Amino acid sequence: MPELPEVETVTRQLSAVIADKIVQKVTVFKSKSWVGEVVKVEGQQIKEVSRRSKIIRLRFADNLNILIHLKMSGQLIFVDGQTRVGGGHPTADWTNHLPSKHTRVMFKFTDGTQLFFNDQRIFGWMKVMNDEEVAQEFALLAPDANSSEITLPYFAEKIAKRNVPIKQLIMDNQVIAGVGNIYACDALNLARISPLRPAASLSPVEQKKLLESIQTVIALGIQKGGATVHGKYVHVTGMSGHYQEVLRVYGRKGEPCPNCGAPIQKIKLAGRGTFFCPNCQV
DNA sequence: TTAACTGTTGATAC
DNA sequence: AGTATCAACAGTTA
Repeated sequence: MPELPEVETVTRQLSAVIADKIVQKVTVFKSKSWVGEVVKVEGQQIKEVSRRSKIIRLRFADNLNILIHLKMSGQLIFVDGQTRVGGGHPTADWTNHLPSKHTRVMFKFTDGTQLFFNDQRIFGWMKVMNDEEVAQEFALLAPDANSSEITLPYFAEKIAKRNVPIKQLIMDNQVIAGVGNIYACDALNLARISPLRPAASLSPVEQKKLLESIQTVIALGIQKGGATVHGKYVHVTGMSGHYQEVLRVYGRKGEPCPNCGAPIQKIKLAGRGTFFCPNCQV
């Protein structure tokens, strides 16, 4: 999916265009993509759009919310017929032909604007929840990677006694929330730490360097509007992000390491494609 | 053609 | 508990 920076970008853009709008009609094309009763949200006004980890929250009045997880291939595309967010025009023609065959849920607002939830792989979801259910869902998560709650003592304690490879741990939402495969690979390269290292083997200096590196790449990802890698993740306008232009190692097998110039290697770790520099990431 | 790959994360089994 | 594997799905790439 979209990892924290991508979801943060979508959340900010969405907030700018759909806050205060009133849902007129929700059309569910794929029942698996929607959990809850459509009638609960029809006629309701969106009060706030926010994000926790990789989950987007649409908050309505009266104890009503929709949580959205984009998983691997979800997109939220806002269309108002003429102008689009940021005044830009979507690069892809498909934004002019919505709903598409990948549109799973469609919102129509009372002012005639529309929001499309497209999700090729159908892993993503939208769930209608009350405030308590939202709180329960969020309580399962560690603090967000870009939150001040992730302190060095917290991080060090979380990874101290674990034998799993460090990359696996920094992608664990119960350890630090929002870091996925792309930013995990890049953070480890920036910290010059091998993804294979058992978490407990990191020295205090390495723990500090890794946490700072995670915070750095996540912040850069947000600043760049997220990474559009295989045309999957896009902004609510259909436009691409820019982090893919500054990727350190992710997807760059054979290319020179930004630290030392040695060729980047790709391995499989815990079932996930993992890019790193075997020369300087030790 | 077939197999393996893909940005997530849950359920399951040891 | 901590860890490893697989499944959910559809499409692309080797």
